[in-house]
Amino acid sequence: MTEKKFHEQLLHFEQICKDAGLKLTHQRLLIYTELLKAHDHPSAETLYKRLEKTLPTLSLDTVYRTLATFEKLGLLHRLETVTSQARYEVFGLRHHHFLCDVCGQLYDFVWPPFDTMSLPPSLNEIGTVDRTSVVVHGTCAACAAKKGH
Amino acid sequence: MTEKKFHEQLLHFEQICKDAGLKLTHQRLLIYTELLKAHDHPSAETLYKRLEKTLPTLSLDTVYRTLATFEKLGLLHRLETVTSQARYEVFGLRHHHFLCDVCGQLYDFVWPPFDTMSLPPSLNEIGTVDRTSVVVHGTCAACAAKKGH
DNA sequence: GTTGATGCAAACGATTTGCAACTGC
DNA sequence: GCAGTTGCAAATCGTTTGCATCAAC
Repeated sequence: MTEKKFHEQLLHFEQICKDAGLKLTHQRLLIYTELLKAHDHPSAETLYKRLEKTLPTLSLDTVYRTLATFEKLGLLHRLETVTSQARYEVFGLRHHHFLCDVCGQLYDFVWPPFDTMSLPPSLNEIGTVDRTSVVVHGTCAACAAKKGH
Repeated sequence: MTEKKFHEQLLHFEQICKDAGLKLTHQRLLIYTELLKAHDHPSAETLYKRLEKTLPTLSLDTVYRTLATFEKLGLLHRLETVTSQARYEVFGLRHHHFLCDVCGQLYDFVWPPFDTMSLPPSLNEIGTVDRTSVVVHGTCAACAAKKGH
């Protein structure tokens, strides 16, 4: 992400908070900027460990609480995984996820043909759709290489 | 499922266990047959509550352990959800899931056009694919109706 | 100054584990 | 009889909550 784009996102964030009547705390800003920089779908705990270095008084519960707040604001997603820890990512380019069943690593991939597909009409009877996500399960190249040895 | 199909599945199950060197215990049989009958993606706890009536000495840990065993054998899937409890389903017709963000209810739907689609070539660099699943998020008709009041 | 946000510790719920008793083969 | 399986209880892990203090507005 360019420096300019980054700054734009931050301004957008501040506006969202103001509109929602939320205080712009040091912690929230820190967590949001870290998420903008992170490209590895960190878990709450991972985020906490990273930010601890910058702000030693930060607590893990605040990270959890802040992530929940951000999710309500529609700033990020909690990703569905089968592993125990939930992972988070801010909205960005439309993409999907490859989840390695061996190491749990999440990879992004784009799939424009899917994105332009229309959902089956049978869904109309079930309910209204907010978003769709594709999760591909398999073994990542790194784990396959390890197994090969 | 027809009575005949049901019986076939059971025989298949017994064969799988035998091949894997697993004992055919009362509990395993009970859990497997319940899963065959269940069409609502029960969680381990839900399953336990249902089976408790038939087999009062059954313990919840056995359900967890058995489900884990079955998953390793490739008899069932643990579904990815954002809710805390994992849900299980035995393999059957190829289908996808609609997850209501309000009540957490899971609905199945089929989407043949998706099933015949080829995955993006970029996935080849990431790893080898075992299976793909589509999760559609939204609000189910029942919850939408409730909100309307 | 007020109100909402944080940090701490304690609670919680889902899942896993160690171990002794038991049961299918 | 033996190895694998169960049931029980206790432990673990991720996440949430109550409450007093603190910081943003």
